Amino acid sequence: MDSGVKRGRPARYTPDELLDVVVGVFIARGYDATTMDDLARATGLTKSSFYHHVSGKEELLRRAVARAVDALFAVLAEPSSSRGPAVDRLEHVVRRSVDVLAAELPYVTLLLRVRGNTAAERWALSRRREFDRRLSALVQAAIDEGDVRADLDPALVTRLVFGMVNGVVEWYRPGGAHRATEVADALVRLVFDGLRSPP
Amino acid sequence: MDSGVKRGRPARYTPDELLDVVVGVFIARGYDATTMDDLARATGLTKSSFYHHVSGKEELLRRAVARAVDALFAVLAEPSSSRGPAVDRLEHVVRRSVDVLAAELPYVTLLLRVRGNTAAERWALSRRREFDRRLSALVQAAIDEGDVRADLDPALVTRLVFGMVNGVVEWYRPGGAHRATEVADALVRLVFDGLRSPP
DNA sequence: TCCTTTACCGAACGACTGGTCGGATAATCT
DNA sequence: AGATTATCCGACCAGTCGTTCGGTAAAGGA
Repeated sequence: MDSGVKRGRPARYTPDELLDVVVGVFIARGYDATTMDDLARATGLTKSSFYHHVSGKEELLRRAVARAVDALFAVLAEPSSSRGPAVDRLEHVVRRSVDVLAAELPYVTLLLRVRGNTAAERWALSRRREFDRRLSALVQAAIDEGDVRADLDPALVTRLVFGMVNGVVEWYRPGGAHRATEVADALVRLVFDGLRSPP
Repeated sequence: MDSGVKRGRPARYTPDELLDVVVGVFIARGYDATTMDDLARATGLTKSSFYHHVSGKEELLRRAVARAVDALFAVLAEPSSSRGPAVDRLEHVVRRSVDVLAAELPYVTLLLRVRGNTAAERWALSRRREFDRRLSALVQAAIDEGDVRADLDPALVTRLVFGMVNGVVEWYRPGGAHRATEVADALVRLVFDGLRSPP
């Protein structure tokens, strides 16, 4: 048990603070292009000090993508994601996905960039596929209930809609031109009602 | 002048064939994680033979992203992109962008992944920004002409719509479940008319 | 104060990286 | 056949990578 007493020399970073810095560098330079020395210098530590806190480069990636995956699955676990008409549940998941994406921007950004080179990345990819499956089922249910047009392939619609959602990481910046709720709002309206002017 | 006469030992690859192989590896492994030896082995050549054909890693990236950029700008140069109502021009650009994306899948995929680490990547990013500006102007014109709803920020709409378009590279595969025109069709209908069932 | 615990650092390691070079090889042209 | 020319390759290099290790610095507990 951790009794809460602090012993020894105090650390400059908590594990989470360290991860914040690391993920920032991963995003800026790209995971593969990022050197352990880049990470160490970004924290103000030397490479060897840095290794005192982490077991290696891949552990950092694993922790980062796990945080993003957890945040996204938490959306599916919310009550509004499983109660009520499917079309409302779908809207809720879309809107909340944008929220999570904005709140956990660097982590989700990293998640969306993994390509399966390492074990951590392959695990992340399999979780993303599971997430997609859940979404696809939601779209299908909304079609079955007659609230979403049936003339479009549900699998295709799922990919297109969540392609739009995921694309938000490419340009959304906290403190930028748009707030997260504005983005979520515009996206939901666009997806459900389309671009065309009402006649 | 190249008079067309072939002298000396014939090459195993034309420059374009070589680029095809290279881009495939770039996509699979990621640009930074790809080693010159990976590329050489993928072509069946040794590293030193490979260097006979190319000046280095970055030249390959430059040629690849240039091809994608050219293909996308060619869409804007088509007559239907500059004639008629803005909403029709917008639809044409969206539809044709999907076509180009499917036809030049690996090249556009690579383009969409560059992060500005090298000079070639920064050039690509600036071209993408120019492309976005042109699209944004198109959306604005469609709003001004009253064919696109005015209650959404045009800049936001542009990013969302082309986020959806760009997201297609993540899952579209030639010979897969959907043809490129199906995808383009579904995307255009989704974007302009929305997901909701007509009452 | 001394002891324990934790954070930190300098220096080095083996493996691998992008890139080079001199020469061998296989075609075409005369 | 012999000269010419582009293609291909084995061996190598200097630099960088992720990682390790022995030791020092700084804190709390006794």
